[in-house]
Amino acid sequence: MKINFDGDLCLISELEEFDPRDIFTCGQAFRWYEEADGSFTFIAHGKVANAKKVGGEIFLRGVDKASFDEIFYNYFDLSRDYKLVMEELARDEVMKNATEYGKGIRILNQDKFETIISFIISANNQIPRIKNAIEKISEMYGDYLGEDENRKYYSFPSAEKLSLARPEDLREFARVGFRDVRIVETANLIKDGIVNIDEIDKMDLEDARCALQVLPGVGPKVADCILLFAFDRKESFPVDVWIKRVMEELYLKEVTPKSKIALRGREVFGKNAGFANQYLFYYGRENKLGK
DNA sequence: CGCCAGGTGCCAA
DNA sequence: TTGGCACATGGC
Repeated sequence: MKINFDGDLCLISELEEFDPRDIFTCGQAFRWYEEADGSFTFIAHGKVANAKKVGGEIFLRGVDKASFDEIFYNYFDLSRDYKLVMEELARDEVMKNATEYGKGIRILNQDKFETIISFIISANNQIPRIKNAIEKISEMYGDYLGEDENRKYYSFPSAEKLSLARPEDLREFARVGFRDVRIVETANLIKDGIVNIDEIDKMDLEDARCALQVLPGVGPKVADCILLFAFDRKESFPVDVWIKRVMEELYLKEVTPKSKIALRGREVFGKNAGFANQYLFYYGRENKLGK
């Protein structure tokens, strides 16, 4: 991997395992827009940037050396060797196909509070609608970050800000439905330190899952997503309808309850369970496996 | 119209 | 512990 800077343009080359399309459309993040030129504009940790891969080169606009060092190096998980992860996973035919299909995926290290709220909204919902709800919440309660010819950009609000939101407003304008009260109550519990994010960082996986499930709207699946996408717990294995379908069809060969699938996932893939999960989710959903 | 979508909360066996 | 049902919302 080679990295060069030219003002607010960051150019990364010799890194095969990085494709903005795979990274953003694989389901882990919601705050991104695919542009007409095939690039992806995204908002992360209070910054707006744009990623595009041309030939073998990755162009990151809006990323200067300071913000790269402070935010984006970690956000894109650039310290990790994804070639090695894929090699370790591709021991069987299924994972060989799944990693080949999603070879440009990296698991992002996202904002913790934003990820908690995002996945509370994801419950029994659809991805485009989840994106819209999060965008609207940012517009209503976040800070203005700037604009371009396409749209205006806002940061995701802090727990303090969101704790002051009215559930009726979340329902009426952000269309979050029955998740309205869960969102505000969760914001309050975090704001008041009843659920302490810094403490969760220090816990082992099982304790962390339990601690997160204190939050209303956070069950086993949402807790695992939060841990995987924002707490750097790459060994967690969220089980949603898609992973359930894929695991049943490709590995288990029989209908299996979700709780058992989560255990099997971590058993089979070990420390790489989270990566396996994301490759399988992307592969299964894009190819409509089991549907 | 009824069914379903990256589930969770609640209540009964 | 496990199994059922309701829960907003909107597209098909």
